[in-house]
Amino acid sequence: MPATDTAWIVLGRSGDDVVAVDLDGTGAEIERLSIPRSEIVAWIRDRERAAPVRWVWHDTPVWYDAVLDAGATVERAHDLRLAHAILRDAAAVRDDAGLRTATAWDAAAAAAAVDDALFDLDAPEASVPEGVDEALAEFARQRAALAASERGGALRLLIAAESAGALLAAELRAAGLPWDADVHDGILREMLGERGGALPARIEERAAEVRRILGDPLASLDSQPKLLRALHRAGLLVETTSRWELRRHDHPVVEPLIDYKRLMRLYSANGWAWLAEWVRDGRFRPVYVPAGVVTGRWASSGGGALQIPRQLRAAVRADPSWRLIVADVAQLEPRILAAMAGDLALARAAAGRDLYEGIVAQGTLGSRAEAKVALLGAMYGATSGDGGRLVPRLRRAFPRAMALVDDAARVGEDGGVVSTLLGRTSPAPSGAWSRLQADATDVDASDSDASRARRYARDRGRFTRNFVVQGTAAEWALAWLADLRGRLARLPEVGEADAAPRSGPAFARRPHVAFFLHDEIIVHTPSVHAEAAADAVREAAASAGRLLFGDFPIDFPLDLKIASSAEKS
DNA sequence: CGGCGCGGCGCG
DNA sequence: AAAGCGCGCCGCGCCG
Repeated sequence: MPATDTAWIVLGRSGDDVVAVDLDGTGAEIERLSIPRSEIVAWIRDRERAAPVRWVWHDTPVWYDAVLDAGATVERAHDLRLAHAILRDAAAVRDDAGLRTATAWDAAAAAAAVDDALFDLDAPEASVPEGVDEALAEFARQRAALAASERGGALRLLIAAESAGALLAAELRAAGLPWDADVHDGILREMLGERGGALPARIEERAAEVRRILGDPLASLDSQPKLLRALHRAGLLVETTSRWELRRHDHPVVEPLIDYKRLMRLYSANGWAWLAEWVRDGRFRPVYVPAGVVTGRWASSGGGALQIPRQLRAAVRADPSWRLIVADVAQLEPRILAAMAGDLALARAAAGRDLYEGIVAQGTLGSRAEAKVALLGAMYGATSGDGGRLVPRLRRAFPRAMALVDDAARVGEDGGVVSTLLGRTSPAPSGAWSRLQADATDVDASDSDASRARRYARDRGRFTRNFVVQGTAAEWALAWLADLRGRLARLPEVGEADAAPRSGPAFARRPHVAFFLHDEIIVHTPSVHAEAAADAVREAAASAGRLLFGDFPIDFPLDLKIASSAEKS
């Protein structure tokens, strides 16, 4: 009978078996069990069912995918690899515990290595250690580092949220995003025309039109250098072939060429080949990579999960007798900035639904469009254009918020590191960057050395300026997801008649998150629970705001709809 | 032939 | 051709 005071169970391999070590809240070992690998999934399921604990493992998908396949879920985890990456870089961690010298834990995602190893035998990627003794040692180092840190509380929160995100990323893949291949096919046919020749009919037509106008029946439209030369021969003296530059010219080839590029992009990135490769049994199952971005945002690998064009949103369709909750946060990053900086004036502008209109209402800027480019310019470090021109107005109106991003930029330019609200820290500058800066101060440095160094310094300043905001926004989003996961899991299951079996056994009968993209989520839910699920989405957003910012007066209003399709209205 | 950098463009 | 952050994927064209 397991001890009731188990706080964590550390899992790891030992020979052919798995060893599970119960630890109490102080980290002391309570008991140790050896379990054959063939029984580990059932064992995890039974332990979780008896009393949820926090599962400590080297890499979430390696352990959790099999649990999900078996129809079970777990509530909480501690992902050693993700936690290591946070603590290794954290400015608030002193390395008394030897965390930074445990370099085996710096390896790339083990799950990716598992996938690749099947096909790529000569290049097995390094993976983090799987053994139980290594897991116990790393977990001890991490707890010691947290205990010694003055920001241990915030970092614990961040690691818990990051680990919950890792659970969710695995769950998103297991559940899949409901995707109607017929709707997708219909959109492709309508936009691209019938498939027949080498390219769909509409693309062929547009290409022919471009070549006719250029007077060049063999012009290559897909090779940038060749297209550029063809445009020059036809008298269109552009420097690039980008849509942005083309649009500024008044030439008959511009409209059909831009249209050709638009259609070709849809065809090559999300056409029938994508559909055949990525949509199976009515589900799109992308690979999410939690913390794949240095700021803590998620990345994706394969399927372009984070780049699905809005044109295809209509293909995201709920199963029969199910609904989608589609929700995104209005102006997440400026709200995050206001709250982090404790800027009451910006918070006041954010009090309505539309922060940009709030800035206009305060008289700071003249139009919503101006307010938007100015604020984006402040967060991205614009120096010219409308953004750069308008940022000084914001500095006068919102000095605290602007000081926060300006300070972050200055620290970055000087080669320092910056941290998010919960303590995720930006990477240190590369050796090459530091050498460049050092060389530029030499007495014999040339003007061009100096100006190049300044340019690189500014580049890094824009990165750290944005890091604090983007990274803290990612923390808010993780908190939102983690809280929502818990709330949805407590909603009742539906009967067999209303199940959505393609979602996989763990999710076929209850509301679950089906998509996540920085500040937006889609929940797939039985219709009978749609209102309750929508409430959970809203309550989780409010809860995330309180968790990060306490009672600071900022809210995170959602654009939320309950519908059969994810199409933007 | 595969690997890689680049231009271009989709997303936030 | 972005100005102004963070990504992934495509096709091309060069390289070894």
